[in-house]
Amino acid sequence: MSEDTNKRELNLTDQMQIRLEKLEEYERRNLNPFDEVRYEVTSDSATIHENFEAMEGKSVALAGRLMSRRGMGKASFADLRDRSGTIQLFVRINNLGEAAYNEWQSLDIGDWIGLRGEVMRTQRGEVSVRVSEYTLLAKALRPLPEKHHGLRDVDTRYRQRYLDLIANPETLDTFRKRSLLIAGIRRFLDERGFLEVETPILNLIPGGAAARPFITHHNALDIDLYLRISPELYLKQLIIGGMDKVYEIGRQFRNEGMSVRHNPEFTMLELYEAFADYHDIMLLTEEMINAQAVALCGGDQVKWQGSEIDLSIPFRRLSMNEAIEEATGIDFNQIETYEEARSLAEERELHVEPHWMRGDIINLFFETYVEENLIQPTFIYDYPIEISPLTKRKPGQSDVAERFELFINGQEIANAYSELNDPRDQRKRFEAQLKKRALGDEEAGFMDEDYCLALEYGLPPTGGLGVGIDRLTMLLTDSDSIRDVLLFPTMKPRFDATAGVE
RNA sequence: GAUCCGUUAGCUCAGUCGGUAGAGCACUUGACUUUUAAUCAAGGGGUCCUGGGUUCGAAUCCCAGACGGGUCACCA
Repeated sequence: MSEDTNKRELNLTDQMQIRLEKLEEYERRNLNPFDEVRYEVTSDSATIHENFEAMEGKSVALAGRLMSRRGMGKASFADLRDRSGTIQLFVRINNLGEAAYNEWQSLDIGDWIGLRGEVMRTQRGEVSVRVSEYTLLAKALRPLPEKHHGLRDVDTRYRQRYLDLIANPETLDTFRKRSLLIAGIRRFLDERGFLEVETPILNLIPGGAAARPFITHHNALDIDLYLRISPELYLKQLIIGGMDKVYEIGRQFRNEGMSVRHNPEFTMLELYEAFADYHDIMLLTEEMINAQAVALCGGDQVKWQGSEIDLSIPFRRLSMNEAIEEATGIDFNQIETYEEARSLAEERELHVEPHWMRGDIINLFFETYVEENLIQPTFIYDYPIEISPLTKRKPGQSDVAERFELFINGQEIANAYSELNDPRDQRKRFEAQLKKRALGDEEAGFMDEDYCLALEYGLPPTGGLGVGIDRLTMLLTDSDSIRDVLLFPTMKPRFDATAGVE
């Protein structure tokens, strides 16, 4: 036994000490609960509640966690939590026998048990199971959080999510909804002929977005690799390869600040459809989001942090220039040069980065004066070409990209465009990104020769879409922090002198 | 990164002006054969986040740090 273990034993609380002694007593009698390997379950709490009339008097076998106990001497009650909900257990010395009943008294809240018994209703009308035999399946050595107030400590809720799930039913509900959302999106896309694919997370060149990447290292190849910031360039290569409609739901990694809306790893849906443009993708996007809201929230009117969000189709549509003009009175169609744009920004004391161009300043105006006010779902379309290096130019307007983003609650939820497919133009755009990088923009893109090569074989006209799944989950679960929709959000290490001793 | 707030029993939280560390739930012991926040009686349990400082005396005041949360900056 290591010193570490001894130290931890000295730190045992009284409650843990008592539970440990009970466990050791089981072991002495060759009844170690951790030797149990399976338990045959024939029903669950929800089934019994829903079908009580038919099941009354029938024998059932259940398994779950003991959540509370009410002892009455020679009879007692307990609540069992299983996969489907909670059911009351009624235990009497007459049914169990004296020895087994005394042993039952030594069970602790948090223990896992399997049991057989008869479905019944108590005098007070509570649907219950009269236990005739039971087996301890696992001992909980630590007590659970308090039953009325649940677990409030945010730090503990994030670091020990299992406690949050046990103690706070609304947390379980949020993650159930997240799971259903992702399943619903898959079904929606599969029904429309999309193929789900997987592309590399370890990238030689981090492409498809403007973001700082994580760097890692492959030992055998002795090369640095980047964790992907977007699957875009791979997915478009699959369109080139003839997979007309593809999507990927996966984790992306961006080495940037953390906030109530940003986690270093987050989940994105990206899809690409050949022979479609951004107008088609707009229709698909609103239909997909509307369908998920109806499925998860029972309708297209959704409450989020006190405001009513109207997700009925169609969503509002506004060009970026219209949106800026509406908010500021400035029509950037009339502002043709970088110098004019910059002086407009300076008049308003907005900070302009040295590597910025006219389009970056238009984007700055949008982000400063428009973005946070887009509470109801709004498609903002037609973006400056300089901040859209992978997007097709709008015919007849060489400085405008066929791109839209969807905003809800002032947050970007989706980003989409008609994909740039001219390999000559793409190469120029990459070169422009390299210039930005040289001027100090750490988020600017790299030249991707493999992608340029692929484009030279011909990418058909294609529409592409990215959707932030975490943010969409926040919207549909009324969560105000991304950490509340991530089972295990990124956290700093907790200081612990006994950790990492090995 | 800047700034504000928080950290006290297993959990949820009080803690006044700087003067012996508190409650509810949970736990232990006893009573109780239909309770459901069961009840009744008695009891045990503390690195007051960490390290310094001031003071006769610090959970409390001061400084530094850790972790968490909010806001701003960056970003999706």
